[in-house]
Amino acid sequence: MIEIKHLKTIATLKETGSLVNTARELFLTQSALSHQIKDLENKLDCQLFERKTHPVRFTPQGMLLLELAQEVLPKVEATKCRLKESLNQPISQLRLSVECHACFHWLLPTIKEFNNFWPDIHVDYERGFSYDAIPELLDGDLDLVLTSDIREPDRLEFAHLFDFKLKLIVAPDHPLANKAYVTALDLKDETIISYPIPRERQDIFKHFIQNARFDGTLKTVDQGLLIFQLVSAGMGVAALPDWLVTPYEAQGLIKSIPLGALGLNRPMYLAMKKEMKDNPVYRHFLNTCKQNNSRK
Amino acid sequence: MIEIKHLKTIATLKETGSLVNTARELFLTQSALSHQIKDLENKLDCQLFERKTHPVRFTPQGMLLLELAQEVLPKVEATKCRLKESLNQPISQLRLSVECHACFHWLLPTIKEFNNFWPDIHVDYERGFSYDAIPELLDGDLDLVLTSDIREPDRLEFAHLFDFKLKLIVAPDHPLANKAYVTALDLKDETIISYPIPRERQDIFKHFIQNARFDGTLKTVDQGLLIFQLVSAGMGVAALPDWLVTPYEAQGLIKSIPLGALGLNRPMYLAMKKEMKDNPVYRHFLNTCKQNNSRK
DNA sequence: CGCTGATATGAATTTAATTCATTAGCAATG
DNA sequence: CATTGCTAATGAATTAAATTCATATCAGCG
Repeated sequence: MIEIKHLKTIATLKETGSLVNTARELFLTQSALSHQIKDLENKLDCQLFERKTHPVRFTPQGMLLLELAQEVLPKVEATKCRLKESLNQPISQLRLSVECHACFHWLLPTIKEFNNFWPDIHVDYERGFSYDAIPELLDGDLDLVLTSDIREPDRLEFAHLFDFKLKLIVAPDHPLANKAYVTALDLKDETIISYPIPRERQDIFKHFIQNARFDGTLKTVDQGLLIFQLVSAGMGVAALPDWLVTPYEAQGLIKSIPLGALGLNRPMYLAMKKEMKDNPVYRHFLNTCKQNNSRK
Repeated sequence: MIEIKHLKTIATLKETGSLVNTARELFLTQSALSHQIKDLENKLDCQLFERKTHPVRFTPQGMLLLELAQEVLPKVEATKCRLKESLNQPISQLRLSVECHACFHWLLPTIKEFNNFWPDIHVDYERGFSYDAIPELLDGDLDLVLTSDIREPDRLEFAHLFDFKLKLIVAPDHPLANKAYVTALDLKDETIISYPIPRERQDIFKHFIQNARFDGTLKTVDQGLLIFQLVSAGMGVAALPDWLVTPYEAQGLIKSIPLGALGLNRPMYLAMKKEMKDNPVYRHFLNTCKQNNSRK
């Protein structure tokens, strides 16, 4: 119905101020343009501009369309430009580090898909466990880091992938299992099971328990599955992203509870050096991540 | 070349995962779609997705297009929706107040243009001289306020119209006339001519002289033309927006100098109640302002 | 009033999009 | 490993749409 062609016409009309000039700009006859606009006006069932003035005067409706054109056309041009760049692009290598262990759940299929086009990506998930990857990114020893925390925003670009909720999981017969949500106080004496990450870098401590008192114990395991098994057996509680929790909860193995009345929402970013943000290979990886997580 | 039709195809393809399903969604035959995509791929000279998988797998190029589609299509739909609303709209009245006197220069033609479609706008420029219009906006005694300062952002929408530079104007033979820029100190003993607005609400004091010492005098006049005549005659200096200054400077009547090394940049906003920001009449007024100032 | 520059219109023509009918490819199935 | 079912590709025919050509209309201006 509305097509980009029409947006170009409107935008050019604004620039040139008349149909004849617009026709020349667009390499059309004046007649063709006249027909095109009449058709569009008929389809939209409104007049877009008054012809008998210099420059033509846009109606409110014409101005809405003009506004759309001015928003959309630059984006279209940018995409065309990227399309050109994305061809004849030397195959590159991507060194990726992951701060959130639970991310492997969606990351591995994503990488597999990405690898169909760029086979040389290398995922450095060994080092991810207990170090801060951002300095390596700044030093050029890494290309990409998956993280929830923005640091060094001057030199790094943090592309937003999606938001998730961190949920507390407990055994179905756990005393907390039927609460609408938990408070920091509720966790005071619990055993919290987690991946082997220092406490100060765990979201549940950093963003939920914070300075509240915690007298319980911390137990670390390096297998994600094991966390569910331990929690299900009542050996402790854990905080995990919602996307990991859902399938296990559906099976009735565990129960998930929001952290706080509003839930604990966290973002997920793909961090890279600022100068890389327009690189086609990086963009493709970013898009693959986004598309694979669009339903989260 | 790229058309919205194509973006719809790509977006639907992402949703449905196959050509046949996409064809059904778009009320086309499978054949038509196949042809359409082949043509597009030929024109763009690249493959957009691999067909032999479920769901179809997008190439980097396909994903760029998908990204574009996801940005653009919602905007197009929003505009279609606004177009419908903007028809069968009861004619309304707009009460407008102006905090910046120099704005009348472009505002009056803008209103004239706007009036072609909504004749009942009433411009309250009498009251604009020395009072703060925002409380009246909040109370519902006004509909729109032109201002450079954001206040009450929770209840009000500040639509950005354009940015301008505030320039100091002096007589061509004034001691400051040949400086690359002026400092607050340069103005210490000058006579500053302005519209009759309290000092604390004038941009040059609020954003430039600030707490610096000022021992000069303030002279107010209520006619814009008079300011130029007084400055040109060497009776004082004034700070005015660049768009007002340019024609007079071209005639050689005055000289304009940036305020500070970087110039003093100020935004111009159209303030309205949050709930009015999608109203077609308001949008049309906003667009008329923007379009009339796009070259500033 | 008659010229000029701009837009509108209708019929003819060209170009593009769509369909129809058919073929080919792939994967699941027994 | 032939059979079935589903999906995509292709070429020719058809339909629809965009564009042009030739001409008409209209507004502004001296």
